[in-house]
Amino acid sequence: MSRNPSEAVTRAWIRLNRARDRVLGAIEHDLKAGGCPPLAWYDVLLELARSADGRLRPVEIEKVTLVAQYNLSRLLDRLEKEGLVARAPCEDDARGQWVVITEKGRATQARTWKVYAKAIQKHVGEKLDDKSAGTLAELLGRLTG
Amino acid sequence: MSRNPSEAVTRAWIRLNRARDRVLGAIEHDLKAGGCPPLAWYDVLLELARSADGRLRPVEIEKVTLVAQYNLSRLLDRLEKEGLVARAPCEDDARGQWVVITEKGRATQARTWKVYAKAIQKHVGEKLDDKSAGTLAELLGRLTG
DNA sequence: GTTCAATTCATGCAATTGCATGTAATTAGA
DNA sequence: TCTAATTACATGCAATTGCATGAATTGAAC
Repeated sequence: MSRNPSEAVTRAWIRLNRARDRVLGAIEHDLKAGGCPPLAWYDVLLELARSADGRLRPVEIEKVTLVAQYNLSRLLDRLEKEGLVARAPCEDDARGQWVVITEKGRATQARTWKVYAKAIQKHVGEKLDDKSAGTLAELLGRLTG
Repeated sequence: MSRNPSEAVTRAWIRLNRARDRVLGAIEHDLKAGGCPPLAWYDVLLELARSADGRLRPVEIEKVTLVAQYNLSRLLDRLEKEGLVARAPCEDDARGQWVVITEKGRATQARTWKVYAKAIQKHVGEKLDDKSAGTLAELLGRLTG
């Protein structure tokens, strides 16, 4: 028989939702205003850009981005359609495939980061000093661990 | 010319997203397993249940829940269809309407809370003591303020 | 008291998501 | 090694969301 959550725990959860919704909304707004693709696109491009050979298996992208398999499949369709990634056959495993970032994809990632970075600073950095941000990150880390 | 965000700030933002996604996913999963409606339904029912006369204007619900107007309009359609709320004309303002919670709506809210509370405790409370939860809530509060 | 802007809510349509399922290939087990 | 379970990815379909816009009031300026 599990206990009910304390008032403090409940409030933390409520605020986690609120904060995320508000900040994400503001950041997505800034991205759109800057002519950038949505964050979900950026997340995939970033993972690809910093991978060893600029390529990853969909199943690897899934794990880091937390996008559901069926959503990722179609997200990759869109990225491919825009020429930001290409799909290539996977030698090791014929079930799988490589998702390769293109030059255009790298350029988009880099350009988006400029806008994204400013937005993060504006909506998070200006409201928390580094020490507080560190504490926040540590506490949030305990939730995912 | 705005600065770039610090490493600490960026990490806090990344973890805010991750933590929220993971915890929300886990909680929604538990709600579904318990035969409860999704959180968006619960949020509306809760606001109605604790309002003065068990009724609110859609525009008021919008402000507290952060649901977009066009989404709320259709969310209310679904709640109404399930008999959890009813719509009534608004005397003061002929443009508006009252959204009134029904008995079934109150019962659903109460039943959902039992499952929801356990899920919050499991996915948040068991990972943070009250002091940490308080700190977390305070830090998150700075982001929305 | 007219007129024009702002507010409240609804809705058509396209895009995205969730769910269930399908296909193909790999791995594990008897 | 043959079979069954698992893994990787795609897709049809229904539900939800985002966006643009519409319709009806209300409020404000003059």
